[in-house]
Amino acid sequence: MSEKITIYDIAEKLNITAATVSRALNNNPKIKESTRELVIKTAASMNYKQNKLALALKSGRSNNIGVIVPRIDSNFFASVIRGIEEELHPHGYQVIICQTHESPKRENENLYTLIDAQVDGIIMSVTDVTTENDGAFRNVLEKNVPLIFFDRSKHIDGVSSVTINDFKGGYLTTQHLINEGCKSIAHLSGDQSLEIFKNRFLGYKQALLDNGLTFKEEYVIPVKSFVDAGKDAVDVLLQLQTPPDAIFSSSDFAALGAIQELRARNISIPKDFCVAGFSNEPFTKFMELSITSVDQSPLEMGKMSARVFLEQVDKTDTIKIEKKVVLAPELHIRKSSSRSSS
Amino acid sequence: MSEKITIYDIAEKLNITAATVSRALNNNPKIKESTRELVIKTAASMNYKQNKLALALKSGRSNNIGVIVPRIDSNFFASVIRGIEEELHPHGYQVIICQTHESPKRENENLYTLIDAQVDGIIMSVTDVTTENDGAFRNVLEKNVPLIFFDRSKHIDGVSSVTINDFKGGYLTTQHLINEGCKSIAHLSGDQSLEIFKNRFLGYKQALLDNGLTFKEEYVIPVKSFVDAGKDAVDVLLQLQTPPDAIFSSSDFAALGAIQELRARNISIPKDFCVAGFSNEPFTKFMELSITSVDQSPLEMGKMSARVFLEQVDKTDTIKIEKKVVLAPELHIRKSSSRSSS
DNA sequence: TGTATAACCGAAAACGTTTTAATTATAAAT
DNA sequence: ATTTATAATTAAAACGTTTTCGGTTATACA
Repeated sequence: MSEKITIYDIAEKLNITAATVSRALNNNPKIKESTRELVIKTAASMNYKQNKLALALKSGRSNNIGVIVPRIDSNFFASVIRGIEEELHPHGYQVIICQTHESPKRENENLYTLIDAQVDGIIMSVTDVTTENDGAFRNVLEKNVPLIFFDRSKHIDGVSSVTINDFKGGYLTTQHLINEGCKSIAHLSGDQSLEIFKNRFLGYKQALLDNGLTFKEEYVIPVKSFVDAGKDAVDVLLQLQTPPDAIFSSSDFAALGAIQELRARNISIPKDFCVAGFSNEPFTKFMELSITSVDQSPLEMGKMSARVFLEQVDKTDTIKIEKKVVLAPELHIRKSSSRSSS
Repeated sequence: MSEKITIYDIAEKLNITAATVSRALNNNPKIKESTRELVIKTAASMNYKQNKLALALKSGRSNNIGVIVPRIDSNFFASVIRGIEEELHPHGYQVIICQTHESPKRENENLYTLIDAQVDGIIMSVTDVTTENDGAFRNVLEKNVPLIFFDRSKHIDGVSSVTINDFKGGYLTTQHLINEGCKSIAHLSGDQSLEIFKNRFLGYKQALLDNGLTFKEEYVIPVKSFVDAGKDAVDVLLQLQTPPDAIFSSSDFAALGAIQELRARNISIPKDFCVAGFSNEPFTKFMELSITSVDQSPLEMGKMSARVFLEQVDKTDTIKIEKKVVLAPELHIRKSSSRSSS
């Protein structure tokens, strides 16, 4: 249909050379003002559009940035991606998304694929830190492509990260539960090989100790981030000789499951049992019995990650600046743990 | 750091020409088996990676596909995108995401930007059908880039779409409310210039008529998809001479707001008032008073859109095949409208 | 008038592929 | 031994830019 028109076409029309056209369009100062205007005008009249692929090949920059997340259909990750997109869009970057589904193999693949596609940077939340897939990461660093971790990070020299203070999140929540009068607080923990879960746990533990409460290993239940996992955890906890009177869950979904199971057993919340979650998923505030949770400000996290990327992308220095941004967690106290107001 | 190595490097090493290398790597049958193996082996040993940008320039195909949505941080859109990504990933496509934030201007921009970036196709949910931005769409069609609408569609010749049967969704839900004994059913409607909302409304209306109930204009309240909009709507409805005894909302969020407002007024749900929503947002099934809602199978919708794209992308015919896929809505009956079980 | 300098523009290479057309090597047929 | 057919490879163009390096032309200065 509409023929592709190139700088050669417009050069031919004006009896000048393509180089001049290119320079004129790029505001190169070595071009006479009159010809620049002429070029720009006829370019517009011919409906010229720069071929981004040619530019990409020539410059080696694709103007794409890759984002790798476990999955996109979670409110947290979707919000982070939204933040990234909104921050980068004005700078002309397009966002390419990849999912790992928590599979290290997929994570590896995605890393290689993105490098192959010559993205200008990669922003990601790590799926797994235990398996040895350093090859893929080393490949990224060797290619000098800026790499930024968000939320789930990994210790690699020269790699920046944007996270929240999970320790503080765990500490604040536990302290809050203690303030509400809870004496024996259990913890539903995600995979502690991931730092975020490790730190939430450590914050929880420290708050207990700082308040003179004893830490019990049996109160820490490993869970996946599913509703049913929360139910099962309650089942286990209530069979202990001294069952707890509160739960701090590192997952909102598990917290929800715990609440459902507690109510099924006619245990009154928050009167006899308090529950708090983590992530501030939308449903936590929609429930009739709204759920206390820690907000991770995902939108801000995305924007911040994007900003860190922008800082690094044009640094010609081979010296890598390693920037660690730590956002403050925000505890949203709701009915599931508010004894004072109920 | 690691030098970029090209097919010229490996050609030089083997004393052959780059063309042969290219053909060998692409399994061109005109290459002797022995040399092909040799080329592949040394390519691997030299850690050769094909330059995708060069390939893109040469072939005119970027292997990227653009997805335009109002926003990404909604469960529905995120799930659709997940479906698209999962279906297209095995075919080597990368997914580029753009948001419009319901702004026709942004929608236009995104369309032009994606075409500029020479994506191989565009899958989108239309933001606005009233404003005249046909230029951007015409531009897409002229460039012969496959365009697929999902959910929110627009009538353009030669453009395929994947939607659900919104009429049926509205009809089923309304019929269900009638079956539960509701006599006067109100409807919270989204912007009816969008077909999805128009059709949900028409399904609602038809179900009323088919059951001998009178349709009242005053029972139809326009709402945005926010919780507060649902509250306001209830406020209006209860001030009517004959208030309704049920609500079919085209938005789960508005349905939630309605429920909150009804309970605040001590109206018992579902005994005295039934409520049903649309979209099957995750929170609808998490609530203690779970909310009846229509599932749009977003994952399937995304996968289907991707499949339609794949069908079209390699058609060399200039004849456009216009494919209209209509998925079946699935009514999830829950507590907010189940009198039988409560 | 001659020279130096700056301003402006052109020629051609470069980015790394694929592909058309031409050429050589090999085998088969006469 | 010579032609013919075919298989395998090469040479070069093409995709659409940007950019290095020169080359004019004009201007300024002596």
